[in-house]
Amino acid sequence: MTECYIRVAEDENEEPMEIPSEEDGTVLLSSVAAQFPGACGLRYRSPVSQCMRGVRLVEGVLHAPESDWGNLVYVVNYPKDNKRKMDEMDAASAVKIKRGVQKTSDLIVLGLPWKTTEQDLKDYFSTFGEVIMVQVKRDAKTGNSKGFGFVRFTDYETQMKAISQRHMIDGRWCDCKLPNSRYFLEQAGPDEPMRSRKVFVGRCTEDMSADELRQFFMQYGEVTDVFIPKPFRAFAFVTFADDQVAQSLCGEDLIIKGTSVHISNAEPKHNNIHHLFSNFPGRSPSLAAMLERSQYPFPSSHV
DNA sequence: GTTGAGCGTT
Repeated sequence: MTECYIRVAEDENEEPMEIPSEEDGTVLLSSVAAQFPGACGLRYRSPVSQCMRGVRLVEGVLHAPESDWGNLVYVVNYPKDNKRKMDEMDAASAVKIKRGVQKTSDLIVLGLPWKTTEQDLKDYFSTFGEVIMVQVKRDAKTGNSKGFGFVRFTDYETQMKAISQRHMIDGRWCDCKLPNSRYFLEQAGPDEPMRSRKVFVGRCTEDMSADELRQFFMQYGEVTDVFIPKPFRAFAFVTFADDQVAQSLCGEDLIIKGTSVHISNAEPKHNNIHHLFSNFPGRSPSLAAMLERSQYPFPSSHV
């Protein structure tokens, strides 16, 4: 019933680490995850039965087996025993790094409890590594969570780890996945469509000025033009002096003023192919490749 | 004031 430390280890034979309990004697799963990223629970060997027993977990709160935690060593549970798989994951990511494909991207987080806030997400995912962006998608009117969000890590290894396992967040299992907008990036088609110097910047916010966009995109190469449609429509066009710079950014999610924007090829003004596929479900690669270049709404005056 | 597979208000 009092504040104390309980002994926790990854394995019964490993050196335990002391994790603080709360004032009421419970231990927060987040406290465990702070030291053991990805942890989803605890177990211990019962002195009576000599069997492993699970520790009661309710809404992210771990409850002592008896009146107190005693002197037992508690062992960390991981989802689906992903502990070993991680080694293979590391090897896989090492290969990718050699190929130079270790760029991070936004991850969609599915299945969030309605109550989960961006701070909660930040706190949880920070146990995996540095987090540079979190979002909880909400209904514009009510402000209610839609039950999903996004997270962006600094490091690719952190991202891979987050993707490779399930996540217990505020009492629900959640999944981290590459969002569909990334799917198209893999399709570096053999017939390169166009070597445009202009890119489409989707998901802009209203507080992004043309000047700020120019300042931001300068880091990639000389910017020759920035166009923001008026009235505000959540996208912009940025033109570079070098087409290779523009192409290298296509498919990327970049973070400007804390918001994740999506870069894709700018379509010629007269293009209206999106009208033909407005009900696109997002499965066919070839269709997808076409739509990736025209998935964003254009003003009707362009039609 | 509800919900539980999904894909980022324009």
